[in-house]
Amino acid sequence: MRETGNALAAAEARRPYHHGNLSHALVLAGRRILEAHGPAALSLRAVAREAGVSPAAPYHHFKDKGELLDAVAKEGWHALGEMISEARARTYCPHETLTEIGVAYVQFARANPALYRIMYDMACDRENMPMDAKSEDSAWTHVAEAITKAGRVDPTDDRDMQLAQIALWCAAHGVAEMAAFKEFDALKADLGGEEAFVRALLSRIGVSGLSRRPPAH
Amino acid sequence: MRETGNALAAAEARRPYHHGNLSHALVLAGRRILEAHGPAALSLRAVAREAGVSPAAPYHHFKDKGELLDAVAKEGWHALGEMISEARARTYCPHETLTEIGVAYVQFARANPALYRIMYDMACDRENMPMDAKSEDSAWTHVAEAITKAGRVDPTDDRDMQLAQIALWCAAHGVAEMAAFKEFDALKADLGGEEAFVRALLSRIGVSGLSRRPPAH
DNA sequence: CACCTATCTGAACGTTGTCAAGTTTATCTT
DNA sequence: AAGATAAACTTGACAACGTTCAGATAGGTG
Repeated sequence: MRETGNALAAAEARRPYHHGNLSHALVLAGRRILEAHGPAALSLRAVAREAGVSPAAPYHHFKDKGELLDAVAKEGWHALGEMISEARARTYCPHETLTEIGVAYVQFARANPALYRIMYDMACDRENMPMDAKSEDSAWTHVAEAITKAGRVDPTDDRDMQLAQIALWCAAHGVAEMAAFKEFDALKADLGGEEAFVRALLSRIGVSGLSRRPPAH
Repeated sequence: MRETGNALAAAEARRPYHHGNLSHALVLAGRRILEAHGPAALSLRAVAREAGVSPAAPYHHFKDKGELLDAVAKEGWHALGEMISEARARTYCPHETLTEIGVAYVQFARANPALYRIMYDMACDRENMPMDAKSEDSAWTHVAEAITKAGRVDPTDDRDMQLAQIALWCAAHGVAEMAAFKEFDALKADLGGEEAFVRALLSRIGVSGLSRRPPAH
């Protein structure tokens, strides 16, 4: 029963007793299960099975199932951060940058729906922000920078900047989750595909202008 | 073991063998558990226990645990619809109407976080829209009406109207879930409470102007 | 070498979703 | 009113889950 010749698990399969780097292997196994069988199949035991290890083994690396999922989620946020970093690097006009960051965010969420769900669930339960705001290369920092470059936000007004950042995040998150509804398939097709749908929504929300102060109204 | 003198369940406790209206009682029990102990505690067995019946009883009314949760979620969407309906009734300026609908949406989600989570999870998995678009008094219809009254959307252009509706929904959903992050507690306090935070975000996203066509940019 | 500690296994407990078979009640027919 | 049929509910069972704990195994240090 130890000879799980699983092709996907081949990379970290041959191990005698001590694994070497089980905690990382478990995170990878978790992602694999998530992609292949969805969030419902992501049990502690399944992850251990996929990693070729007994159900109790993970407890030497994670206090909880929750802590394991946290690690999976953290990896996800990191990957999303890289995606956003690339998107930012591709564009120079600040107007476009915000939109492209939004598109990248949504595309990641749509490409890995189960992972994104876990990422969000974990982020809600904890109190530390998913995207590390301290790291220089974090997505959060990129967004702040893009907003500043887009003008209309006083970079010395922290509160205003934070609101602009959060507003952008709201929009991206909202669009990402709406895009998951099958209900809108017809509309997507009508617009020429999902990316067009996403862009239409982001544009309508006015992502490129989110840094603008709202009118006194 | 049948004499569950649970105070919460008192309303539908005294029943000999046939319950009378178990399916509804189960939905109520589900909501009660959700409010009292969060989504993690919402097991089929716990719901049955709370309703004072055996673990197998629900299967005569729902095919699945999923179908039971679906029913709980449906009730939630209905309650949210009423909330929105009231919010719309309170305001007359179309500009304000959209904002107030958004605020009502977010407030509902924040007041019943566990329920809202279930509502959304269920909506993602199924393909029918949570808010019944056909019903005359549905939230969806109210939003469409408010958007039309706010102008800037050609009411004969279905595609445009749908995008505006979805964009508004994106914003409300995004703000509702962002407001759940403890991370922003300081900012909320700084702004004078959560409602102010929510309004600031909705305003920054420009909810009142969401019906506007995006500039050619 | 022996020891120590980190790592992994095996077996177990309580809980969950689900089902098949049996029991109780309501309703319908005659 | 009596008996038949169907609906509602219970009991008992199963596999899978999260978690724990005593024991087996291996790598590193003296």
